[in-house]
Amino acid sequence: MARVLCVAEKPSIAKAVANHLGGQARAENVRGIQWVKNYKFDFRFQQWGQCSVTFTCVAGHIVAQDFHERFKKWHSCQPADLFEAPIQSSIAEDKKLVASNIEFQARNASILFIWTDCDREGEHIGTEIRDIALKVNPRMQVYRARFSNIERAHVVQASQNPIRLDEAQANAVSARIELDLRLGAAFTRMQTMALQNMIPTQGDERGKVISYGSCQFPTLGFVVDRYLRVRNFVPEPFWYIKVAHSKTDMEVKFNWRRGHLFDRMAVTIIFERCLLAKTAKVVKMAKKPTKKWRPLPLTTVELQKNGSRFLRMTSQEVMKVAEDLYTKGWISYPRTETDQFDPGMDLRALVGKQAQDNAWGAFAQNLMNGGFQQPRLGRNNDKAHPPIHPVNYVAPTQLGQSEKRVYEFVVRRFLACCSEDAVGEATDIEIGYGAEFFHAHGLSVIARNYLDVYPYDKWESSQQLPQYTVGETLEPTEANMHDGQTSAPAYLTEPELIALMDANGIGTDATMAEHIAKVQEREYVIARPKGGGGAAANNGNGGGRGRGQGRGGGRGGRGGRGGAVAHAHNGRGATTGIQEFIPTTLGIALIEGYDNVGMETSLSKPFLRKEMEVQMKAICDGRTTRQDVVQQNLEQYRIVFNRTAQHINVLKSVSQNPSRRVVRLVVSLM
DNA sequence: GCAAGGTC
Repeated sequence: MARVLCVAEKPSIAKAVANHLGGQARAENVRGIQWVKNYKFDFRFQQWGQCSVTFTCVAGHIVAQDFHERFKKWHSCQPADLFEAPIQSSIAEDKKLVASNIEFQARNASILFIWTDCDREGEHIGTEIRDIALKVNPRMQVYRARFSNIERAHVVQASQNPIRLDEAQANAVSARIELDLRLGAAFTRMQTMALQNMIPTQGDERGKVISYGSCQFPTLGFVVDRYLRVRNFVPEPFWYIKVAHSKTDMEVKFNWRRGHLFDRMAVTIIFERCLLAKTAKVVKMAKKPTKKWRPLPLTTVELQKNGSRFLRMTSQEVMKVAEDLYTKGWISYPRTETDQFDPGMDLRALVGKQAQDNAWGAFAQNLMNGGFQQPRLGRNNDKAHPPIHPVNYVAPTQLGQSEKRVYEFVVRRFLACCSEDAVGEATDIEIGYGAEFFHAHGLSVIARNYLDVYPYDKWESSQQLPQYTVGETLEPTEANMHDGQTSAPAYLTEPELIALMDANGIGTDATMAEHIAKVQEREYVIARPKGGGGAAANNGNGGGRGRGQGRGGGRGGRGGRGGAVAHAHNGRGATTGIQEFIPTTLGIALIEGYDNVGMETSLSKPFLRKEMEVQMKAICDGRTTRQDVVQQNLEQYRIVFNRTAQHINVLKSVSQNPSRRVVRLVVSLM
């Protein structure tokens, strides 16, 4: 009987697939690692006949890349040498036992069947597993499974149709790994060594690392960009006309179709013409059914954005909690880009499990009694994981404070997905007054439907509007000219930052929160409760503070969330709530510095990361090779590197005004 | 003392 060794990317997949294929597979412990089990069972594969199977797993990447020993120490070489210093692979320090488990199992098996996620990183992890296995058993045949979820039928189908590892995808990842390592290390050492002795430190602490990374820099760039737009904002005055009319004890406020104009004289003239007309005429009176769509199935990015918005947690905290809930078996895998449920999934069964809850149980029961709707299909499918959804019921009282909020959100979102859109009736009235048009809009909510279980969406009936008929003439009870001025944008909030990163391909669903935390740890950015004035960004290094900082308190009342200041605290005492990000002097200096290097694509801009994404796709499609991409990028970055390094040396001698030293130094001459 | 990506 042939022996088959199956290896998944993570414990949950190994467990699920092993149980589908092997019934209740026997789980053997692995010495030293609690979370890895070797599942043993017999299984009949179409292609290999009856086999004895061992199903185990890794936990993400197991091989780490680093520079050769001689280049590891910061002062062992010039930072520029890292562009071509030899790189060596080794088993990551914390994965030694995982690797030796695979080696041990591989010795006795003739077939290696890889079950890593079907995405690029999964393909690379597959090659890592293969290399380890072949080293101890070179005669093994290597296959991989193609699967996109862990439903039984799908998994069985995948087990009977093994394919080969896709070297091109693995090579694309390998290019990314090499570039991120070389560029990250080279720029980080160069920047740090050139700049850190200019930044005052407290006591005898060693200066902080001033890191560069292909994700952290664009992340910082977004924060700085918004900050500069706030700082450079100049309000512009505008004028507009408001009209009101009372009918049957209801006052209707009409808004000008033109919104507002920036020319006072023009508005005055237009307004006078309206007054001359004396009466207005109803030109449109329409009532039509309208809907508010239920939300799409939940992705990681959506979870993080909503976490900041409604759960008063940072994206990092949300992810941490979601992972705990996943490990405990309450929710599905929390890292997914998929916003469509596989049609084969038994969603009703999952809804049914929620019927016992005190708060949303009745709603779930209602869905079971006929209200159930198949969720909308979003446009994304990572072919590896379903949308985030509850897999089991747990009473909220069994959970910690944060866990409770995240679980509740996941459940309510899921139930909302499975129910009906909210239904309402919209009323639109338009009047002609002089040569101008004014309109009023009303909404009356007829059936709340999903809104009953999803309080995070707001959709309220507006004030009742009276009945008009087209052609009816009326005399406005009020017609006035008003003025106002444009207001500055607000500083970037976390949900906005996540949305920007997502749209520009900066980081992945699993890492975006880390990048946001990283730029704060590096003291490039500080976070503070939105709307809270006072605490201006301090660069934490004793340097000066940027102009225009600390004016956040003056702009209250904008948008609907102005009052959402932090009020909750988590267990560790950190303030939570909607936060806004402000760059420190150092953060601004770095971005402006690189913007001034004069390259068409600054390191701070997201285009480079996007470009790398495009090139990785090209490797996957066979249009280019790993070598070409790496070489071409290194050449391109080397130019930026040399230029930056030269200018940093020049500017060391130009320090003048100590209070604004850091900014001047980096900005003016880089 | 460096990166970003997986995952525990």
